Amino acid sequence: MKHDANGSGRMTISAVERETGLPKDTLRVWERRYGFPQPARDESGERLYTPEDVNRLRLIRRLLDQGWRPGKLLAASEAELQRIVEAERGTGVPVAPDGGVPTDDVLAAIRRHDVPALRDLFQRSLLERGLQGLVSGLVAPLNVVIGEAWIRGELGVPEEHFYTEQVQSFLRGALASYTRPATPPRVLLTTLPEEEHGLGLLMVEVMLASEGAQCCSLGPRMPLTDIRASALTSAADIVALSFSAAYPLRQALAGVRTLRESLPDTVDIWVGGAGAHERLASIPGVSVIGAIRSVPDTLAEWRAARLPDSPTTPLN
Amino acid sequence: MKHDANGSGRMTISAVERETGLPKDTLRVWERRYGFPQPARDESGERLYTPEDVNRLRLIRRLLDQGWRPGKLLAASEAELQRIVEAERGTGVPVAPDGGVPTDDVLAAIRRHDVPALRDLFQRSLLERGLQGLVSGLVAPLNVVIGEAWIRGELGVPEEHFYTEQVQSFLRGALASYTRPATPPRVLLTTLPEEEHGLGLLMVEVMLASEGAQCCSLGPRMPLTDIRASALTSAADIVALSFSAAYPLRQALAGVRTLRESLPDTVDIWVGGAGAHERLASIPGVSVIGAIRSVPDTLAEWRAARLPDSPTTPLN
DNA sequence: CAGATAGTTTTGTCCAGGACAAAATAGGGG
DNA sequence: CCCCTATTTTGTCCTGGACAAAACTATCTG
Repeated sequence: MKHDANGSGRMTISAVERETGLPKDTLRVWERRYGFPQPARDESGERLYTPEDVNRLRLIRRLLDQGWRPGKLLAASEAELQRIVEAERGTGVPVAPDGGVPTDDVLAAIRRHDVPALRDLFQRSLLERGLQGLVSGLVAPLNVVIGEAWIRGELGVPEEHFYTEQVQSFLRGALASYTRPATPPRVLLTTLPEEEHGLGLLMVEVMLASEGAQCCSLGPRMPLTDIRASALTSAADIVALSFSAAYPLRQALAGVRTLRESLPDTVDIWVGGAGAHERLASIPGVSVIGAIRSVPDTLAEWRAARLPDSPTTPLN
Repeated sequence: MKHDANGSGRMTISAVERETGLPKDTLRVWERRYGFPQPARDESGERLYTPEDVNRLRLIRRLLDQGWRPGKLLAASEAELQRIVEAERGTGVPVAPDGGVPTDDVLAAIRRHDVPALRDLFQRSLLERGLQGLVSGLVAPLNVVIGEAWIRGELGVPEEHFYTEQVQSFLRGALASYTRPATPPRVLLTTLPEEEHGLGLLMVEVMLASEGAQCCSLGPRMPLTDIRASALTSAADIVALSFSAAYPLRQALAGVRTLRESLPDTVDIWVGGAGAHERLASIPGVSVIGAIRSVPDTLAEWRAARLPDSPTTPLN
């Protein structure tokens, strides 16, 4: 029943679990096996982690998500960790800011928690490049840049959270002011039950809606049976799933296979996001979307194949 | 490293934790102390919970949030639990659907996972009653009705989730098509770090924006220091916090007090949601918003007190 | 040399059962 | 009736052992 950090900034194990996403059991077994982290103890023997411990754990957690092995990371010295961080730099899809709104301006606004400034920057990008340009030319690179800034410790968790909130709010708003022309295909968007991240989903929705597709987002964390039921009642042509890098490939494969089997062949499955591995494409009837920018092309292909009578929708 | 339900529908302890929100430690100690739940074991001695266990645990969890004590609930027989459920019915603020869009129609659409129908119903309510009417006359009662339907087992978790997603999407959209007149006060909206629920926040934002207030939502789960920093950089007049019924009063009091001390006296704090206990109002400079419908009045009072020169803004 | 297969190591999660502090309740004045 | 102090209830933490799933490595086969 103990809760947060006490006065001195030390944190209990459950606070660390909440902050880092690493289960208590894992934290304890790491301490036993690798000697890190090695928290102090309070009068009654309970672990007290320092903020530095937590920062390092967060970093380790993120590198873990990028495929590094725990043994390596937990045995690594501070210097070795830094070298690994350097090695990771620029690994994220290298989408250049290409002359539009500079990502640095956005970062600055995020650091100041400056909502109006942030919205202005989005608005500017929207006017200059259009909705699709905003998503693929600003939001997508920002996600990479912010992830990297975070790893270098230049941005905190609340800032990242704040950014996500603002983008989602802005995109949802833009989406709403779009009068939907209700053209095929009908697309159902969601994530599997253990995938929390909804931003990728929203980005895809924006790209599709801009092309006149009919989108239904169920939000994240949908059980397979519910995805199936929704796809049938809404007569969806495509089910689009999003996976973050942290999602285990094995589970993604299993989930998508099961879903594929439970849906009629007439329904396509599209998979996207950093965790959408190439191997998913080996399942028949499943397409992997490599980059957000390629969504319109993928859509055009679908239309060419399924709606051969009408001419291909021009890509603005 | 075991994950989900295996074929037979039995669930491991971590799956139950994810589904019910009850920590593993708690599940084990309940079993030891009260004899419920009493899961079967697999070959290697690991607990396997039945779907019935999980349903009951979910119910218990919700009754717990409403203030019942674990000892009572866990010792209760099935029949006794049902009696408690009956006693709870109608406890939620009794907001009548009062002739607008019937909540039953909405429930039906939710059961069918029918996105277009749901959006139509919202749209209808919006046209009939306006944005504020939609929020206080449809969404607020719906929250109560859906909670009760859930407790009676007439609605599943995915359906509830689905509903939340759709309302949020619709309200955000409506909000975006509102051209903001940028009138005082400036309001900062967020929740404390352990409060996940963002829907209440959005409802308040809609009510305020309709009255021309300038809103900045930081999204849920903001650390106190960040709330303070944001309030200062954005020169907020009011910080609005939302608490769900599950939030422990003690923690709410502590959090709000700390925040109160770290903010200048010129900044008001507003507290709302099912978990916003009357006692919070005893802190000077903190107002408790009892019902979502009273937001415009509270705002008018603020304006009358702080902007005495200009006449009171007419309510809708 | 790609790709399947079997063996090995790494790694996360589970268990038991004892301990204890925070929260809730009950009891007792003022 | 409200505030302060016992008592009970209740959630979380601890240790250290165990083990199965996942990841990696080596080997074999077409």
